[in-house]
Amino acid sequence: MSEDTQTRDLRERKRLASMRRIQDVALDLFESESYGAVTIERVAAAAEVSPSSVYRYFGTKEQIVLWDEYDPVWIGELLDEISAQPPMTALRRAAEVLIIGPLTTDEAYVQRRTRLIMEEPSIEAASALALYEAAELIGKTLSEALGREHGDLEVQLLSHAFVGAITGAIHHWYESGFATPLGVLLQQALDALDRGFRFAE
Amino acid sequence: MSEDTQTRDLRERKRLASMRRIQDVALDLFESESYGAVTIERVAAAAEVSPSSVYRYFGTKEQIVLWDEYDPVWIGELLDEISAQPPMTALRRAAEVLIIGPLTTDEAYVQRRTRLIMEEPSIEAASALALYEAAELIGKTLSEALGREHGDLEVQLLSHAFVGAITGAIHHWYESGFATPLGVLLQQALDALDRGFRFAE
DNA sequence: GCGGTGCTGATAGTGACTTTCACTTGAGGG
DNA sequence: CCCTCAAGTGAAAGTCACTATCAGCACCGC
Repeated sequence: MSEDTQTRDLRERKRLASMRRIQDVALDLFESESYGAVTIERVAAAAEVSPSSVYRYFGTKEQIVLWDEYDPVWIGELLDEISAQPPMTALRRAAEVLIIGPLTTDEAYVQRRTRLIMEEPSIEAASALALYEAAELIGKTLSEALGREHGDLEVQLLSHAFVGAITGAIHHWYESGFATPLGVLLQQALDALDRGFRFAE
Repeated sequence: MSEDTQTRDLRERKRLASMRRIQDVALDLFESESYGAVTIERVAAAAEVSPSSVYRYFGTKEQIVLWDEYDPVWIGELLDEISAQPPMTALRRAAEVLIIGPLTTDEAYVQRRTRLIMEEPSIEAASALALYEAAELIGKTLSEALGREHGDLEVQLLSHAFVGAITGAIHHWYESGFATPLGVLLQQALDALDRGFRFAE
């Protein structure tokens, strides 16, 4: 039984290693040529696996770029924060999680992936859907924590604004050529969210 | 010259008629079987056009469902409102546009398209991207109207929250089985947006 | 009639993605 | 040491969205 676990862990490690290697060589190829010009077959060949394996691991071509080993981790932490605190406090704390979370891996690597996402509509679409679903998940967690009905409009609004804020910050980051530190931008975005948009008109 | 315009108008009408017919038969097929099970070729055959024409008109399979003849019209009106008024007033007025706008066509027809979008991930992804881009467009217009720098975070936040609010309302509408009138939901969503999210915690 | 102009449909690709199946690998039990 | 069972890998064939090209063809002004 403990051996069972070891086996599973071993397999898990090998799987992760393969996925990292595939993503690595894929990013190189996508950058040196272009996303559209590189076929899965060539990615597979370069990573020394079969095309079948690439599909088994990632499912779609876009996911090769979008996949992030640490996403489940920090999304989990974020949801924990949300269900444990009143919403605005939770969002403040979530700020901290979000500033640390997405950059656990090599920052330069995240930048390369971000650039590809922003420049390739099909990846951007997949990313937009993922973000939309993240907003829905946050909304669900939030309305449970607040004891509101599922899909409460105010909660929905807040969750989408929250995700919009993060998206905005990342977009900003990309357009500044990654000059402004992402942490600062996330901080600002969440400040604005916390403040609400009472515009001086 | 006036004949030129007439010719263009004639072609435009024929084009629109074809697009409507294709969308019509496509919705029928997608509903009676499923989106995935129906090929473009069969849609084309049912609409008595060539597959090439379907691609010329819609570009992608998802667009057959997403395309709305009146989208450009009410998006234009919305942007006009935004650039003409202070932001919060504009959003109030936009409410009116949005309540009338999306339902100029047959409401039942919009419901059918909405159901397909919600139930088919690939269409949902395309829709999410379109909404994201709409948010960016609104943000651009808004920051110009306010004389802020392009990509001002507060503005970005507001635009994404605005689109999130509308998305939330539509989502709500769908999940209520289209029981609650969309107008009421949009009203509520925009009220919440106008109020800002000062939660009673 | 005659020469455009712009739309249509037919044909022949390409490549993402799926399904199936035969093979390997590695652990555990006799 | 062999057998077996589990899970993963790769090879092969097929489907279908989507692209590019090109030959008609209608409709216009001349």
